[in-house]
Amino acid sequence: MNTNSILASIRKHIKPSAEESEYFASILLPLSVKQGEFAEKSGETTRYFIYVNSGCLMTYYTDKDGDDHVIQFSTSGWWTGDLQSFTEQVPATYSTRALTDSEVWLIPKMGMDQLLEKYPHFEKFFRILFQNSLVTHQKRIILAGTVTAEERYIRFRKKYPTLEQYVPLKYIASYLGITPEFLSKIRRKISGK
Amino acid sequence: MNTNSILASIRKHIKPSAEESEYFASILLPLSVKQGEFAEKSGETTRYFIYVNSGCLMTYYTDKDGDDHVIQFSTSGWWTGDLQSFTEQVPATYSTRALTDSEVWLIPKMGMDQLLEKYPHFEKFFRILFQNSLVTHQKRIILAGTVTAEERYIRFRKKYPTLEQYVPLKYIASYLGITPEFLSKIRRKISGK
DNA sequence: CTAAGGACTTAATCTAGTTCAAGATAATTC
DNA sequence: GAATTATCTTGAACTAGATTAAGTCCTTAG
Repeated sequence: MNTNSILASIRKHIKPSAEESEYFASILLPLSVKQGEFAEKSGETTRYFIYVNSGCLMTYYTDKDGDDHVIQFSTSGWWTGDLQSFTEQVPATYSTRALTDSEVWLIPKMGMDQLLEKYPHFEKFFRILFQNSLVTHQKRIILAGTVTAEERYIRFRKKYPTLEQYVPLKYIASYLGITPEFLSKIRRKISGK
Repeated sequence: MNTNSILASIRKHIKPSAEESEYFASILLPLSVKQGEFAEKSGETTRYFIYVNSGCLMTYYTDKDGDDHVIQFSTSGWWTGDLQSFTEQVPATYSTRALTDSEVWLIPKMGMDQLLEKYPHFEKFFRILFQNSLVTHQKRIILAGTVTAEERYIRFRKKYPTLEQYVPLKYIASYLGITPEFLSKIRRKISGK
């Protein structure tokens, strides 16, 4: 695994110097996560912020009844992890698990702090990253309250056309905020059209 | 209206120099918004990022049937506005309107760009602002899918105890993702307990 | 090859929350 | 201060989606 992808992702928003890029690369830890394995577990304090180099992971919340609620699927080029746990160093409420064999870069909490202190240029990158993510999250809140589950599923498929091929439907149902049974109904209805 | 509140809000996360503070204050525009008036309208391109100095505003989305969906209530100390419209300079999808007579500070888009270029120190402030907001939004998505409307209302009242006194219930219902009629039922049920 | 578990579907029943329609209360306006 | 308009409540009928339970189809392991 090389740093091409993650550095390219950064260069979309800022132009780091050679020195900055080199330092940034030096704090990264590579990790291979096999299908079904955890990149991070709820209850444990998150030590890393995660960049997905290849593969696919999901971040989810497990409620008191043991039911999982998917917050995000992260494919190549996405960042993920439990942001609150990472920044405040409190036990994580979310878990992140690989849906396919995946390769990720880890940014350790301490490395991140030192990076931002030494090269504040990266503040801009993360400002833009979080800002864009915030816009996406606002849209999702609106969507959940304005359109039906069927419509949400149709839009999901349009937005992530390949995901359905390797993500179990029950997790897609969870992401959409419905039960697998109801997703099944929707799929039958749509295919019969 | 003076800049004490907004500067204090910034000092919670960064320590700007006297020069930086002064420059920051110089780009701010004060605005008084009377109850019912708009700070910004959907369809128009947002020119300002908004800091609430006093009063209360709500940011909402109006769907194709003309129904409003409240995204956020913003009281003193909060930032608001249509972030996507502001950063990409595209027509806003959200509107922001005053629920009580309010005083806000406006940061013009151009002033913000120049501020961040001239004093990148502020990147850190907005990075933290967006990062925290992101955590809040993630929690809201989870909450919408895991607990009942009644539970959401109870938590809302606990989190914003004063809001109910001056925000019409129909907007609180919208924020909670339910109809005013159903909120009415919930309230009767709770008060009867 | 067979057993066992996970993923997906189907169908019946149920419920949280919506819709519609009518009244009751308050707030504004003239 | 009566009239108008908006907000809130109530109740009956309805529906999107949940729950429960059974059955099918795959994998994977022994």
